[in-house]
Amino acid sequence: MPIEMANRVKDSIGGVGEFIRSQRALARMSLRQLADKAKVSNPYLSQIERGLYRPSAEVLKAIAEALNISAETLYARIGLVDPDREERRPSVEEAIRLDSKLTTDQKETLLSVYRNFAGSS
Amino acid sequence: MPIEMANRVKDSIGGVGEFIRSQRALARMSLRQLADKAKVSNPYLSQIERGLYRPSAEVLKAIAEALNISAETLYARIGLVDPDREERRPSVEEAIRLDSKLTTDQKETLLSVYRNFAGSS
DNA sequence: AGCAGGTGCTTGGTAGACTTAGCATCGTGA
DNA sequence: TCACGATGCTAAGTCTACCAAGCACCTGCT
Repeated sequence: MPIEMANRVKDSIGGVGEFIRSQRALARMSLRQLADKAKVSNPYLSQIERGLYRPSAEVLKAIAEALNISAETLYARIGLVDPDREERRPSVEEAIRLDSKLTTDQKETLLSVYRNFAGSS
Repeated sequence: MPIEMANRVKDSIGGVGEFIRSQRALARMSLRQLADKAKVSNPYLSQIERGLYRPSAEVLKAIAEALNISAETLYARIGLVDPDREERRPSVEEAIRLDSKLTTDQKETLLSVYRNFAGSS
């Protein structure tokens, strides 16, 4: 494990590790208990808590469930979910693309009309 | 990671890929365009779309942003967010009504076309 | 003393996420 | 005809998330 890398990573994700460790302490679980419950190895969990590695979202989710906290809380800590997503306005393009009642051709037609109306984007 | 979980996820890998590919087609972007915008290499995006690899949540988020769709949509696809917490789908009608780039007449036209499409299928 | 079992940490290795370089094919223009 | 640029894909390598085995330390029990 390269040291300069560890420092760079630590800056960005150290917060998650400390947070997990504090939550684990509050839940009065040992490292091994939490690791088993979250189905990760205990050395790996140790490394995560010390900020040496950046866990995948799946591992984060498993840890969150083992700790009985919401996965979104952890996601937010590493910027996986937008903090300002509640005030995000629905995009017409996205809404059209996701609509299950439209065929692909109909989507293309609507999108083309919409782009024509809206101008650029 | 637990085996049955891995399989469940693996089954849906292809689904994300196909979904991304179809969304890219609707957005009329080439593989390279989307790859550049999402800051991943184009061969890797190609492999994701063909279901060869399971992209990390960060890559998924970058792709979602490049496609102007919400990251939660993709997360839900691979089971990263709980199904009961699943966001409600953006409504085309609402999105059109809220769009600030359209005039009232244009909105009415679009809505009329949309209702015609959605109703008859 | 000496074991038994708990704590967290180190080491060494594997698999797969991700990259750079480059190939094959197509359409378009000179 | 011969580039040319754009398309998606293959090959081969690097990096790192993650695991199994085992170490060092502590506390309690006999």
